[in-house]
Amino acid sequence: MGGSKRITMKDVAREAGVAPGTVSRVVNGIPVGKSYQRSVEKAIEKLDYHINRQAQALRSNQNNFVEVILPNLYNPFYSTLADCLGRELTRHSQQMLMCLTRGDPDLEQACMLLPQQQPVNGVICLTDHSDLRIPNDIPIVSIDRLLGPGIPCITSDDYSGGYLAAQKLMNNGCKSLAFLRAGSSLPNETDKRWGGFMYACTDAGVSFESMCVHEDAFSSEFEDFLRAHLHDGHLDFDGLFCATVLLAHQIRNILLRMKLSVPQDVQIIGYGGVKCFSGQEFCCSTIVRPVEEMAQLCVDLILQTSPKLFSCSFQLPVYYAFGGTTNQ
Amino acid sequence: MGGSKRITMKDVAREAGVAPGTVSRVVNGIPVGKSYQRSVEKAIEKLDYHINRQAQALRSNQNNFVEVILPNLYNPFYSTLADCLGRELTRHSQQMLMCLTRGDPDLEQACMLLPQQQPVNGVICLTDHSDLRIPNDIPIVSIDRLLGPGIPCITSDDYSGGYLAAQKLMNNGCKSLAFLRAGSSLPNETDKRWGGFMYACTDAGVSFESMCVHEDAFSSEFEDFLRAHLHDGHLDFDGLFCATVLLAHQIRNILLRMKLSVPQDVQIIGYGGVKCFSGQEFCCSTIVRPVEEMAQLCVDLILQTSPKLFSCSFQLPVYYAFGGTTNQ
DNA sequence: TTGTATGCGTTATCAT
DNA sequence: ATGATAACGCATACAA
Repeated sequence: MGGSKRITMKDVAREAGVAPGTVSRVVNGIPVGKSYQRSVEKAIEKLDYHINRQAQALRSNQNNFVEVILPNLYNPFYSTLADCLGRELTRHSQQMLMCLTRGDPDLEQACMLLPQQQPVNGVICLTDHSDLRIPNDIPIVSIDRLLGPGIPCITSDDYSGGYLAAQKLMNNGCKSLAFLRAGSSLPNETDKRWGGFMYACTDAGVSFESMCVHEDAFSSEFEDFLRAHLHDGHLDFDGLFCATVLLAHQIRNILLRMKLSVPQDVQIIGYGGVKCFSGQEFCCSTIVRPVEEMAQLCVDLILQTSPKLFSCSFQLPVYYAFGGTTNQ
Repeated sequence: MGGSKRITMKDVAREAGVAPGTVSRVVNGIPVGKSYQRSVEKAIEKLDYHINRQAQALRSNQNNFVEVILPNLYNPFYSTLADCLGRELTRHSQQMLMCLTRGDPDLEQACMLLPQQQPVNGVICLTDHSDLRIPNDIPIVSIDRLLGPGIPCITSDDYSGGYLAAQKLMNNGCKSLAFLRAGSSLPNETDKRWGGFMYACTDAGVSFESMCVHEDAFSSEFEDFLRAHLHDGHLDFDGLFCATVLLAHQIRNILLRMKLSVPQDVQIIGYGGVKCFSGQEFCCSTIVRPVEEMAQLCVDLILQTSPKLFSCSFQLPVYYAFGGTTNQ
């Protein structure tokens, strides 16, 4: 079944009574004699010919793939990012080669080295481990992680974001703050959020704590931490800044279980600004990262040939958005 | 910059003092003389040679791409699906060619016809429009949509899901139910959820209503509908079944704005079972679709050569899970 | 302007 | 078992 072999330019050429080269010209929009044009087009239609991009890519040494490396697609920040990248790549007639690493260093390395075998126009990546071998001679942009010198990193101004969060909480009347984060101990963007937060608190003379937990066994450790700070139904903190929206959401659930109400007893700000369920509303008050603009910049950098801007890194501005877990 | 041209088998062959064919054999694990083996391996290492999959695919007429067509990646059901598909494809050494259609019929058609130009091993798709031209001679599986005769459709047992939802609400004490949905009026899986729901209600003699709204201007219409059914702070319904978890989430917010408490005043069950924020917990009580198993089945069907099962469609079982918006 | 012929990097079919 | 060579489908330099 399905034995019909692929129609090639040769077939079209034979059908139209012209040379293969002429067919190629027609397909590629290169001017050709009026009558040739028509007979070739007719033959293409009759045979239902379609060009073979595999062969085209090999011969012309040009392809239309861009590799996107992400840890996963269930984290809403990653999936939002992937969605925006997909839209942007489509706008540029590029196919998105999606590689998920699950945070596995070996898989990350394999994905990063894929272009050595599979020609692509560039790599857009967000990896967890930073000691990766990087392929040469191919445009790479990294999101949120400093991969190495000469590799542009697109991120948001997370220091200001942390500062903004602390400021907002304090303006909302909070007197005792805490910063909560989960994740790798490798230096990354989250540190800056903490830095900006800490600076704002210190500057204003407001007391604060921080709590970091390893990826796994997530919420239980946070619950222990919070319960340890609960005295007579009253929490030591009245303002929490969570390193991600995901975490903010979990913390909120923990607080509800502890019979604390949000935002009356405790105000929460999450970081990231992704909307759960693609809804119109944010599901917690949040510092919003400009995901769309970040994706756009990534694609522009990868596809532009001019290496001018390619050596810089970029910090895009963030802003605060109300989402129900703060007074305003 | 970057002028170093690609290392090919020829280069390796020259370096090792053997014929290109021998290099190919070594690369492909075909037995070769001991000494040849070693010299070729040494040359490969020295030159840092990597095979060109583009050429390999052209020549051998085999590639390792699978196209995945989805409307977007911000809807958590789609992104969860994409995540599972990605994991499964990696397990089978396949690359995921991700195409997002935004529900645009033209883009959907273009994506569907991509394999005519870009050779792939198969297509896994979830499209919104059903009158699409389908490419021949290539494995296709559809998720949730009946694309046409002979094209296998992977879905979950949504009729039972609807039945289950109604039953659960009634068991929890609800006396007056409503089914809420948004989306296209094209016949699809959502109809079955409604069908099963209706059957269960009728069977038990419990009154019910249904409300369908077009994709856009979402929540406002639902809010109008619910407010029209609000009398003296009391809603006509005490149990709501929402066609998606996304919708359930929005409805919950509307109810909260109306000063109704969930699940005390109104119980809600959403459909789909995706977890917002990849958390361990469901964010509403829900009928869970076996996304992981669906993805696994899709990939297995696409990659298996035996056409035995390929003509069937599959309905995977669903189950209920508590998520806080019902009594239990 | 159009046809001819070569090569992209690989695999497979031949002889050797 | 290995080397030479053709072919996959296309693009292009060159000749006509």
